[in-house]
Amino acid sequence: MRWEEIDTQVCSIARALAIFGDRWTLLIIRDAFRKIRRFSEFQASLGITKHRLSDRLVRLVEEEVLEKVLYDERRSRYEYRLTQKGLDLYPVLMTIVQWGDQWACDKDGAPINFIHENCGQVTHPKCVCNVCNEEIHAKELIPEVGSGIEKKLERGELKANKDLYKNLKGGPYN
Amino acid sequence: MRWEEIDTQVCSIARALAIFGDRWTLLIIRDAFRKIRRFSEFQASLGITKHRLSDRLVRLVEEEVLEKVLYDERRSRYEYRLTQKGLDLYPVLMTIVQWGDQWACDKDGAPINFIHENCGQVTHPKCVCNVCNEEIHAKELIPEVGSGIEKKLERGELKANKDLYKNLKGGPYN
DNA sequence: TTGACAGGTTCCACATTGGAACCTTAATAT
DNA sequence: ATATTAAGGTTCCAATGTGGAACCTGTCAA
Repeated sequence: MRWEEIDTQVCSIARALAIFGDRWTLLIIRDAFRKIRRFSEFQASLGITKHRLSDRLVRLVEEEVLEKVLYDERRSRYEYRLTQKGLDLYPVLMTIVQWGDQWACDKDGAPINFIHENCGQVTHPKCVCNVCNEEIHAKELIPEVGSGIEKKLERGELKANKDLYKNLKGGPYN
Repeated sequence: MRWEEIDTQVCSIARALAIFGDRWTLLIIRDAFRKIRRFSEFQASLGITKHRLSDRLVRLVEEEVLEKVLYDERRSRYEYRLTQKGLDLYPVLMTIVQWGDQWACDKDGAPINFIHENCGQVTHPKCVCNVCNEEIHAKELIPEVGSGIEKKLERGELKANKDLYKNLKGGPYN
């Protein structure tokens, strides 16, 4: 399978990675959260070539993760800003930061600390269940077929991997 | 800058992505969480070529995200299993699932639902502050220079982007 | 002895990337 | 009026990465 086809998988991870799962894209989004907005700022911050950057920005605008906002009418200059879809990637970036701080750090410690505006403390975000508010660790979630797979099974799609999808319960994903 | 050099950035996101930020790696890790463990199982599940898969598995073992475990002594066959470092990627995958369910889904809905063992309910994990337990949204975290940057500044490293690093407060990352 | 199976490696054509040079438009400096 | 600079690109080429197919190796089972 070629990379362009991975978003045909009935899997939210595969579909998400089809949008931001390549070499530079998530770093561009990181910079967007740092208030970097202009072509030349992205280029200076990332050290990416103009050509690559141009590509990636066009794709992120197409995917509606970024939007172009006019900031100089006479010269028709645009900034790139996060849309709601882009802003919603914040938890993804913050969980990556947490992991990187713990596992991909030199002995000097975390490069950056984050103060939570709400409580004023240095925070280490964690992942909790929205029902019982307990922290979620690996292997504590049991996957079951959701409507996204069920409806396709009913309509007779997904023949190829039918077993794989039906067999989810108590199996894969945990 | 070439991709191999990105982990020289003093940034946990860049360093983390240097490990799992390429095309197939995070999907391999996804499958490892689904209890996929053997070379041929990964290959069947992903549709990746053997050569690529071999590459990636070697690198993930080098990075200690996966470890090889002997399961057939006579034929010296090994399985690939998540280490603690790998298991700790669970929140990263789950936040990606959440985002994908919301923004990269067709009209059939989420492919998979997750039941939280602890409470028995379908869960939508969220990212909360470990101090005040409030949910964290974009722009609610204020970055400040951490020891990982501070110590390098004291030792006179980081000359190139000194301003960028010093200027964090109230600026970048939110 | 033949074949199958797991887990690879080798080879090649093709796609993606990084780096440098060039282009376009408007603004500014001389 | 002319030259220079800046932003935001595009074009080209060499080097690197990738997908597909074929091949290899060491069991095992019939």
